[in-house]
Amino acid sequence: MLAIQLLREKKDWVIERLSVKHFTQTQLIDQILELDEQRRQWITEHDQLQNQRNTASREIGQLIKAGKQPEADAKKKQVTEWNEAIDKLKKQLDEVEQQIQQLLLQLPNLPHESVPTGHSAADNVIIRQGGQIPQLPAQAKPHWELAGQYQLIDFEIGTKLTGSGFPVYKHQGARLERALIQYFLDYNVQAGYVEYWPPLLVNEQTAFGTGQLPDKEGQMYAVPNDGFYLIPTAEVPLTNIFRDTILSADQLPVKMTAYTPCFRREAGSYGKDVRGLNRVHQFDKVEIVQLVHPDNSYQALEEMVSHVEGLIQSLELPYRIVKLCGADMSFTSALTYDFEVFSAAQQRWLEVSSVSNFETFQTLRMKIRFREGKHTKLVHSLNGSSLALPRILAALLENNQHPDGIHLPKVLHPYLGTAKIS
RNA sequence: GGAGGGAUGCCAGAGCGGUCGAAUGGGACGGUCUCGAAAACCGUUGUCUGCCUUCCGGUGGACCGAGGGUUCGAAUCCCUCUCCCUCCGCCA
Repeated sequence: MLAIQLLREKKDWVIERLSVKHFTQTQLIDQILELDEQRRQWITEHDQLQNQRNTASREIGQLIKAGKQPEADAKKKQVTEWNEAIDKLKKQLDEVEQQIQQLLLQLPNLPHESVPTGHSAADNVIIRQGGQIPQLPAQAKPHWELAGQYQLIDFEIGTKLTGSGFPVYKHQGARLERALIQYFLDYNVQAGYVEYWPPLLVNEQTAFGTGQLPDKEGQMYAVPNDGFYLIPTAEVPLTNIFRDTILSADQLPVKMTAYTPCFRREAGSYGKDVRGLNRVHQFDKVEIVQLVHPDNSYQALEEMVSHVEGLIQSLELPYRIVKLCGADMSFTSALTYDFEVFSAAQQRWLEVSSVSNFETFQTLRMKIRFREGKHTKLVHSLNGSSLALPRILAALLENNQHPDGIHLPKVLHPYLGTAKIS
């Protein structure tokens, strides 16, 4: 959510920034400012009446003590009249505040100055590329075939148990999944992230805090009986840990990591996008989240990018880092880098991580602040995947297939107790 | 699931319906003292928000788990909800 103060003070600049995200409903801003004007006027009137009432009530107490009942009764009558006006103003205020809030929620986060406008994902900027794309023989198999051949994943049983997009990992497949989780977490903890294991169900307020609600309910699985949502990413519970918190400056940066399953409805997806592990409804992911001083957030973003890059490099996968253009960025992000690995049998790049700076867009909603001198300020929130497992697994299987089995990257050997799957 | 008890500031813990944003203690911070430190003493110690002000600040309003109600006036009385604790039952 954008701060209304920003709209008041830098309206033109805000509109210019929003245009990078192709957001053109700038009349919303005028509406907000108009309502805000009205709101502040009502607050002034309301508070003044309340001041009068507080004073009069005190005097009534004095009068009664002094035995001047008639005077007290007269004043009571007066206050009762004020009360009616106060109630009316309060109702109007509540309404206008709700309207403002509802409109504010429709404004996306402002993109960073460096974000190119672009028109589609094709205009994203490749920052750099690394690793070696393997030359596979013509008969190379996509990961879903390899998963079947080595009995690593059973997609059909998952469909039977739940529905499509809920793969069942087994044998070396289940072990590899566990090994990757363990390795990713160890890697993050070593870099100073504090490990968490949060709830997988969250309440409405938590889903609101990180921006899943309103509007994106359709992407989450819901448990309506209890008012809960299954988390689409560990970002949701992790960031909300500090909701309604004022941190001291020396607590920053807060660095958190967690493994969780992630649940996404992915309504509207189809075709080769959803084949095998390319897009599933339940998947495993290790996430990193940082809460930082606003002056340091872009430095933190770069640090997170190289952190994730190091992880992918250690897996010996060909990758590229992409800076998203305004047209492809999420509603909540100010700057996002996507990581893609090359899946050699499918011959396509798969997104395995998305690292973003949200600046104060989330923390304003969550009221995550820190103390600076006499004042409190909002911290900046950032997060990234390190990493999403299914596509990593897909690329590992496809890129490392050999006649004698799947050769695993060295870093995983100790976690699996073997160098290859056969 | 059943029966009780509770929710107050960074923490602990008071609070007859009328200057209570809130006693007291602890902690933290600043100062005095000291070569320095401890102790002692003094002081400071919330958030949100309207208006005024260039800043410092000034001046109103709101907030004692959340939401309603009673009243001229609610931290204090009533109702609903949420959460926590104790006991019983059930249970991975």
